[in-house]
Amino acid sequence: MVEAMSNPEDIHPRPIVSVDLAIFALTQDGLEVLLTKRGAEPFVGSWALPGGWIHVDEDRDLETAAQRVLTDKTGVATPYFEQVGVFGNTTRDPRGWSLSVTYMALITQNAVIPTQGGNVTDVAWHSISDEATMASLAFDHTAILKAAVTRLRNKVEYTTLPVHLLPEAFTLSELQTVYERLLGRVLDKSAFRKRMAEVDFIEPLAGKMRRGSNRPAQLYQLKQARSTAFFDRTI
Amino acid sequence: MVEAMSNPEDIHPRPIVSVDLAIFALTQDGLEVLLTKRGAEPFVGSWALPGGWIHVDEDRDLETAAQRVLTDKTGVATPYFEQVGVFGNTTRDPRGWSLSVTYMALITQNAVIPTQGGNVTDVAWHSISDEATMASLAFDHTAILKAAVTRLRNKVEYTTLPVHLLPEAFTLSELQTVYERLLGRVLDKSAFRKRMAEVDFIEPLAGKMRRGSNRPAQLYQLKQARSTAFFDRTI
DNA sequence: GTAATAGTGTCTATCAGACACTATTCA
DNA sequence: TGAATAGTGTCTGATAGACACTATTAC
Repeated sequence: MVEAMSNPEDIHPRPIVSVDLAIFALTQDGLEVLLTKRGAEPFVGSWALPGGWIHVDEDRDLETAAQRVLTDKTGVATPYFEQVGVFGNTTRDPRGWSLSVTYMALITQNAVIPTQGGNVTDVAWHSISDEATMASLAFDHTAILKAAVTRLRNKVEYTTLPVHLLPEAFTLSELQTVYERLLGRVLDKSAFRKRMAEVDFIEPLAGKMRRGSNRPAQLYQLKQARSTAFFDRTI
Repeated sequence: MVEAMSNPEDIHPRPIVSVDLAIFALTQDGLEVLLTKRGAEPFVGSWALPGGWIHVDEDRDLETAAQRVLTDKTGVATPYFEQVGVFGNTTRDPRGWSLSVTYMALITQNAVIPTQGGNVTDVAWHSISDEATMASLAFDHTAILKAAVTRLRNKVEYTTLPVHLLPEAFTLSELQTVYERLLGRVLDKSAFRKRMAEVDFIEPLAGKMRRGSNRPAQLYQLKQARSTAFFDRTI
């Protein structure tokens, strides 16, 4: 059944393919996602995950396409990046059989300079607990975003992924706070530090300390950029 | 940047999209994958993951397309099914920018009736430890298959996924053997049964026993079809 | 000194892993 | 009876989680 013709597109019309991004950041108010307001049909005026077409002549691969969309929208170049999955059916886009390759990205919110452009009339952060907005996204982005949030929430339990929501240098207390915010429960300091030490993924920045009106705290950084370690137990 | 034109395909040529399958089964010789021998360019004569185009007019969604390919190739209708990911770049297919949506399926080998057809000259099971074949697959299927095997191997550690490699009715000893084969190490019977009891995913078939020249064993079945439970610790 | 947060030490109830034991069939 | 596999019980060393303690700064 594979490639029956030398010119397959004559026989099998190709689906529309877009790359969409769930860009997450953590603020005082909790987990937020970057959305764009659509300025063209379909779904004009609706909020949507930032996305774009694959530029066949320009993008080397899917990751490159996703990176391009991310940089266009946020000005950020190299955050944590992970494929969430593909969503495709005949009804999600009124223009025809379409397919969304979705990535999620984790960034430090203050590193972002949201930029408008193209057929987007607004770019803004939205709390993922903003039910009204989350339920009314364009296309099937409500379901896609839900899948991305679920993936993120699950990974918090057994990976070091949340570290990517912090800036390059951070303290262990700050890291613990990130986990607590995402999990919605407090963690024991001693146990948390033991768990982080087990998987050897961060290193102290010699001599660098976070100072305040109390004992200074050691600053840490990721050992290798973009690596994610797994705990052998849930946190 | 999204949907700049009402007729986007004029501006952005669409990539080729195929759905490919890594169909796994477990035999005496270990884990095997079903491959098809290509009967047309490109990669004529090479072994490849079974796959096909999306039939825009026929397939409701990606899952349907994958199911169609699976049924065409194996005659099997509803095994375990999971999306592995999308692989796309400009070089993997000499015909142009292409994209493979890959699923993995777990089945009982003796349930399969491999069927040829289309531009496929042979369909056969291959051991995933057959390095020579695994390294010489068509397109980037070597890398794709590797990703699927890694996913499967990882999931064995913390999920009930291996149950799908067994027929509908099975004993706990048979299930343990499946885990042992996939993990490549022996497991303690008592600990294994405790772990399986924790996550409540199988149920005894009242009165049904596997008989041999020894004490009969209770037969079990999955509680809900297609569900996968997660252990909170690795096995 | 106090307040505040960083960072470490200890103790205990729990439980995973190792292992042994009992159970039930066939021959 | 013995062989073979099913299925359960027990014991112990390791450790997760709870909690308390010490450390170091600003003021």
